Amino acid sequence: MDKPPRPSRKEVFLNYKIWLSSLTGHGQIENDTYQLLEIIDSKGTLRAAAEDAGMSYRKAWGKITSAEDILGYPLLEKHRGGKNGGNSTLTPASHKLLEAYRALQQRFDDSIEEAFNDFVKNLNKQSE
Amino acid sequence: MDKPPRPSRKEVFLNYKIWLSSLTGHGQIENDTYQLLEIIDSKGTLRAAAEDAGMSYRKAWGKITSAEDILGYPLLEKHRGGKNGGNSTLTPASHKLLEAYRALQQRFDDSIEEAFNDFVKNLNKQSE
DNA sequence: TTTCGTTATGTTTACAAAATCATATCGAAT
DNA sequence: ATTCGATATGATTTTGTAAACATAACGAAA
Repeated sequence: MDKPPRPSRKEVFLNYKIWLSSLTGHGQIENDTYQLLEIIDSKGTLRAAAEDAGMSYRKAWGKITSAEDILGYPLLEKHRGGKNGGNSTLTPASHKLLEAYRALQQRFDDSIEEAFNDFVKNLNKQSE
Repeated sequence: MDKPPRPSRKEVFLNYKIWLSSLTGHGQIENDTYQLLEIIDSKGTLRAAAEDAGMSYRKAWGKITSAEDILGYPLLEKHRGGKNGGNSTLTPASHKLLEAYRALQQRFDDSIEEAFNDFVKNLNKQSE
């Protein structure tokens, strides 16, 4: 026998976002900033990292300085001038931030998955 | 003896947000929508609920229809006309959604609090 | 059959956020 | 001293989102 027609349900997705902010709420440090830091770490310059990440230098620079403002300490040792124009390297605090963030993100991913499974189970319960 | 001066660290806050979306990504169902549903449930009309929630009727209506679009089924039984102008009541599916969401939120809050603490602990580790 | 308060929705305006543009500064190497 | 490529930053333009405005439709009750 055929199942009776049900209200057409669409597939839904559970999303999340985490970010750091200061008390003032001006600006936030989120995923793209951490990514940027990682690329700077491998490329050696903010400019190259910006291009690599598909954003303008202006934007990338803004993200870094904004993050530094929020935290109250520098994330990059910036050098300018010289034959190669300059370069940027991550500070120790920056490396530590990155590491801590990645661990946090992993845990979020895990608990989101669990929680969402239960959520869907709840929704479908006693519907059939 | 005085503590040596340290790089001035500001207090930072970790924020997060969860929401439901469809495959298309158009629109999202987040906390304020669930709140709205709860108020409708107690007030009886979308209009009264909107005012109570401090948003325009237009906005509240948009949130509800957007949520319905994402889910693919109605959240409200809307009646218009009549002496009292009309009213709205939650569908059974709507009640179930609310319940499931609240459970999700609770779970999430719990498991995330730990993660936050560990994050801060990581950041401060080996700094002194 | 008029009324009244609600649901329903297109249109326009205002504002905020983001992208783009323009330009200055720096300093090791040549 | 000049050059060159990166850092540094103000100013302008564009765009996208949210709020505000306006107006129609509905139907039970009087």
